[in-house]
Amino acid sequence: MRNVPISLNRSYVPGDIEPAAQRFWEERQSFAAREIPGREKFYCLSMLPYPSGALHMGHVRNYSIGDAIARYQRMEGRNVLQPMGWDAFGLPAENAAIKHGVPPARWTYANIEHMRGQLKRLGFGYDWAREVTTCRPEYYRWEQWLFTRLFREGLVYKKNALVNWDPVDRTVLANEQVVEGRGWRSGAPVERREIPQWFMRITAYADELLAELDRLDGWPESVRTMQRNWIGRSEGLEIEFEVEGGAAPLTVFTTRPDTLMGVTYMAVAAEHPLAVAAAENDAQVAAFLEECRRTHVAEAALETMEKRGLPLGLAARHPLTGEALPVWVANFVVMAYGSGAVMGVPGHDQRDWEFARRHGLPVRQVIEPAGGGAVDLEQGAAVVHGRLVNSGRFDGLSSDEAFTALARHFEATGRGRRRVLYRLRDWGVSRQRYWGAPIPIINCPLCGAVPVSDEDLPVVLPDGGAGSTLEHMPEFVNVACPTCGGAAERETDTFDTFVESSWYFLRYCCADNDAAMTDERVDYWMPVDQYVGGVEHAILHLLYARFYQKLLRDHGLACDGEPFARLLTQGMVLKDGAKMSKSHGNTVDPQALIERYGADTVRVFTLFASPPEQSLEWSDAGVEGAFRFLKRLWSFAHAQRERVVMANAAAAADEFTDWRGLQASEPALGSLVHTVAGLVRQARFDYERKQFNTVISACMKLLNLLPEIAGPARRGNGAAVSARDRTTAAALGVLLRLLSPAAPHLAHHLWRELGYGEDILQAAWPRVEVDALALATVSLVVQVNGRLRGHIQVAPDADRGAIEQAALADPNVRRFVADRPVLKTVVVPGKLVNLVT
RNA sequence: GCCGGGGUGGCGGAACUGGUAGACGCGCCGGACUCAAAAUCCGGUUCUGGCGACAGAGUGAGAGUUCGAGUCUCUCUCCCGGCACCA
Repeated sequence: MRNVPISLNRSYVPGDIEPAAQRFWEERQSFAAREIPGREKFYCLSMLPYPSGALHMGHVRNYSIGDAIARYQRMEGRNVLQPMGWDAFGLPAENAAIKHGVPPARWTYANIEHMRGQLKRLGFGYDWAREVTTCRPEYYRWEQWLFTRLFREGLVYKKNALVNWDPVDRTVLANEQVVEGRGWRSGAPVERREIPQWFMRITAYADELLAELDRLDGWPESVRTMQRNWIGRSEGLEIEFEVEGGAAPLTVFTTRPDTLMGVTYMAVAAEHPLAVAAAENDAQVAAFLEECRRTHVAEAALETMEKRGLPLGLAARHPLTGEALPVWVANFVVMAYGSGAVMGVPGHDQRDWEFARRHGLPVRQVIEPAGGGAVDLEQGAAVVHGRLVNSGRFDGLSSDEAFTALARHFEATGRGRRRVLYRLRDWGVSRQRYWGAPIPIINCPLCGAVPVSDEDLPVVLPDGGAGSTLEHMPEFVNVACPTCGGAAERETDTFDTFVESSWYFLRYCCADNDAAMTDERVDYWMPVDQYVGGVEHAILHLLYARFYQKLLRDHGLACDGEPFARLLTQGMVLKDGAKMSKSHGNTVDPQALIERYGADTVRVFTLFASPPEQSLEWSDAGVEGAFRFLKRLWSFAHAQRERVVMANAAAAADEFTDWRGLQASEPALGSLVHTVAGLVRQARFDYERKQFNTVISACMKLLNLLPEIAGPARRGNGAAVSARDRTTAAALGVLLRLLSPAAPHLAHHLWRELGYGEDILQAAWPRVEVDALALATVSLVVQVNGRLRGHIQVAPDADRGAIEQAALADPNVRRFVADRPVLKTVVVPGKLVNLVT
């Protein structure tokens, strides 16, 4: 039964018991998940790591949380799937290749080997048979396959686009990868370049992605808000303004058509055709456009960028009054949003107001606040909804009424229409990098872009060394066109790595299927019941993954609905107040900790130090504390080993038995069991709400209680198993189970050694007998006028009068009541009584 | 500026639907064991007063609702995170 002989007072050596427990799980395939129809499933997913070389504490925290949830759910009887994989494409592999002269593939696979070993050493219960490695052709072939379908459907397209160019990483970045005007990895100021790019039409799903956020009540509000803001839906009107001199009408989008009568100028972006045309005859304008192009990125992040601009010498006609409005080019107008032109309403838009003041344009009030009240347009714009004034026939309408009236007016005249605009842009997925999944397109001079046919998939990434680029591999590039057979060239861009991580959770359900992207097993496992990962993915990854779920659904490859039912975003790991990172030089190596204290201690500490969503302040002393706790449990278990083994042999004593008898014969022990029952309840409640710090706390309290339950050492080997022996065994059995999701190795070892059973993984969550919560007497707090003045013991069913009498019998209570009459008595059953005088 | 979250001992953090504020751990103080130290064990530890039972104050600030507020309402303040010329 045991691999290692155990002496009674052997000390706690995690380095012995942890690998033994891991071998046990591996031999039994304890975490292999099977689809069992009819049985309630639980899909517990942690964000897959990038194989950077070694685990860091952030990984350890993430996966300790995930594993605690998975193991708890298993105890609750659910059929648990907890997989793991590798987000294996990406820039660092190429950088490492250049730095160390190792091919990206070899570097990546070596890292995976090492990190997989680390995960196993931490004892996480993953189904390794489902492991997914995104840089393998077996994996990325399916995203290539899907891409060719999306291409035919028009859901992906290529266009010349101004892109964010990272001059250090020499690649295009998605908007999401630009942080404050700098590349998210390199930190270099981003430049703008025009390059042909592949895009995925995520905007086609914008409405659905937005609407479903409202129903994602298992997600943190903050993440939902971030996604809402990112999608940025605006309802408004598109209105055409005639331009004098025969140019095409100037179209603007506004969410405030009710302020239309307050328009005093028009403004267009520097890239707008009107501005570009004007620049041809106006050197000053040309210089301004050039300046905008140069400064756009560098200064965009500046909080107080001046509202600058120049008149273009053009006039637009107000669509209602025919008034001539000067057209300006302005640096605050963004070409990429709406039509790149805005109507200037300085009376009711702060930005327009600043521009108007600077350039001496008129400011006009056309809205008055609903409740009346003065408006001082000298101080700034009145950004309010209210009632229209100075607006001719619209005077007196509310802002909402005016919106509707103007929408009807323009729709009738054909000079405008209702429109919904999104901040969200289509997703640029092209990357000019070697270490990524090739985009499965062949560019033919005659046929244009042609998708690679199914039988030629996958387009395998050719072997490459340091500094490889696909462009410079003729054997990869030169290919016959699938349509005409003529000479053609492969696309040499690779996918953004966010493409791989957008559907890996579906692939885990059916990782062994080499005939299809997914199969019916996704219907069994999806959606993910609990997703755990860093909040830094609140927008990027989590939005793309939701998008992919819908894409796959529309191809019959996934079920309807959201991919992640519940989301837990774990907080950062800090040390000395700063995020633990290489750049701060404040990292703690998990490997060293595991070697010194064992996996259980590291796991218990990370769960105990703070609630999962909050940041975790690293503390070496705290780790020591966790280790001490496990050592104390170890030595208690061994001190009591003999009687516990006997009790367990006599009866399956993993539950409290004969509770009523115990309460009658040994009331003190009965009361302790009552406390244990309370801790079980608390721990369950806290596991459910994922507050693991208090779960660990409950386990510590239980351990502190155990010596009292066990009482003095058992005497005489021949003595029969006593009620106290049974109770000790039961209480320890409860503790082992409560703790097992956090410290699975120690729990596993003691469970077997003390004769509870073969495998604690088969044990169910401890049941709390309702009876065990009933006590002979209950303790009540006595307050006088809401202030604590004493404690009383009463029968659980004592009535108001008896309670009041008992309260007044307390000398301290009487002292504060003095001779005043009790006007009111508030009784909270089982808790307190408050005497109001 | 807008949106989201938060402010509780020396520290990390508890307090489930309003009901004993500070659980549990760390640290610190005292004691036991030891020639001594480490480890371990026992006791104490919000502040103020008191030998003590106990009393007073106390959850960022101020008001309010309530028999009773860390928890609910309003005003303010500070911190963290996200977004930001988005029309």
